[in-house]
Amino acid sequence: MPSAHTLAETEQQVAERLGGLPIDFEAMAVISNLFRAANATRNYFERTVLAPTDLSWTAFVVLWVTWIWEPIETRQIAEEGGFSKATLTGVLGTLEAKGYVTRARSASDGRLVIVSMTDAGRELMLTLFPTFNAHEQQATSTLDPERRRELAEMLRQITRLTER
Amino acid sequence: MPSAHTLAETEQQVAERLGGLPIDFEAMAVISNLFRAANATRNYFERTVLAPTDLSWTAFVVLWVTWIWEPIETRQIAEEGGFSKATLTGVLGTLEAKGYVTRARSASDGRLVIVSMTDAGRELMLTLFPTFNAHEQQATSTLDPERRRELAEMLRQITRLTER
DNA sequence: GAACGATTGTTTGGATGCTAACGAATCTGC
DNA sequence: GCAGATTCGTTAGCATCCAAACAATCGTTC
Repeated sequence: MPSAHTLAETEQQVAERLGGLPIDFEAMAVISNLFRAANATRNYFERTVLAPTDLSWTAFVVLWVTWIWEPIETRQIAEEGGFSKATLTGVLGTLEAKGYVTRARSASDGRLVIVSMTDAGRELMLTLFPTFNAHEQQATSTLDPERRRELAEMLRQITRLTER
Repeated sequence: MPSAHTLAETEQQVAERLGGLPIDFEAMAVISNLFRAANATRNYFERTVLAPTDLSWTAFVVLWVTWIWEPIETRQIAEEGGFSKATLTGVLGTLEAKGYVTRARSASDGRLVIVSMTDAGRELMLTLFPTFNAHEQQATSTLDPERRRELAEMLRQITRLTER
């Protein structure tokens, strides 16, 4: 996560500290910039798109997944969104209290909880998502469509290699 | 952050929900995969490299930045690592208690705190970082060095566009 | 059809990280 | 010189998220 120093300076320092041990600097740069980009992007969306709303980042992701796939089981939301079941329980509670989603027990399997959007929730996403996408476009505006596809594919490969 | 469904399925659903509004799907795929890759990678490092140690993710980053640039001012650590000053105060406290770093007031400016590594801290990083880098290599192993450079550069561009 | 294991959502307790307010030290303009 | 503004690290309060334990439900096996 270097920021104040240049890449070359950091590499120089690392090499010095390790006294000649071989280091893969390209791999180091990828991982370090991966986290920097993800953090910067999340902060960017939080202050541009989410700040005017009453949604946290996680709440927005839950809402987005639900909006696309409703009616949807909670376990699927957790998997698609990439957070734990425990986290989801809390977020769904606040989203339900705010009137954006509803919970209902499955008729065929009493363990499952099915989540659906309310009209208010759909209305919110209908205005929120185009804004969100416009900022996604802004965040990747230095890359042409072909480069964007390449970038998405390379990120997908990293996910595949690191997911358990 | 889709995962259980294919990209095409997700795009199909989004288009349906929006009823014809134009969406930049390439940008959407980039951002969504950016977060998925970052989360998967962080989890990967936490369970492979960090689990055997007594370090949290943030603690490791702080230790890494300090190791490279010591003696270093706390405000620089916060900036390089990308977290708040308040977070750093707590992490530095635990790292100091564990004997990996030391804090000292600056002689020339009484407001500043200077952080240095202890021998134990240096010893730890000398064994930990090569392991860390080996896993960085593993996480990017499907990309040749030239593609890794391209990937790092594209991520850097996103960071530049989204940082305030 | 009864008992056992597996699966699901929730609760609990703890860890983490941030914003805002604060005290101490330094800098600036006069 | 010195009063006010600025900068620094710390503290306090709050929100978020997770792993582990738990209760309810389902599937299976005998």
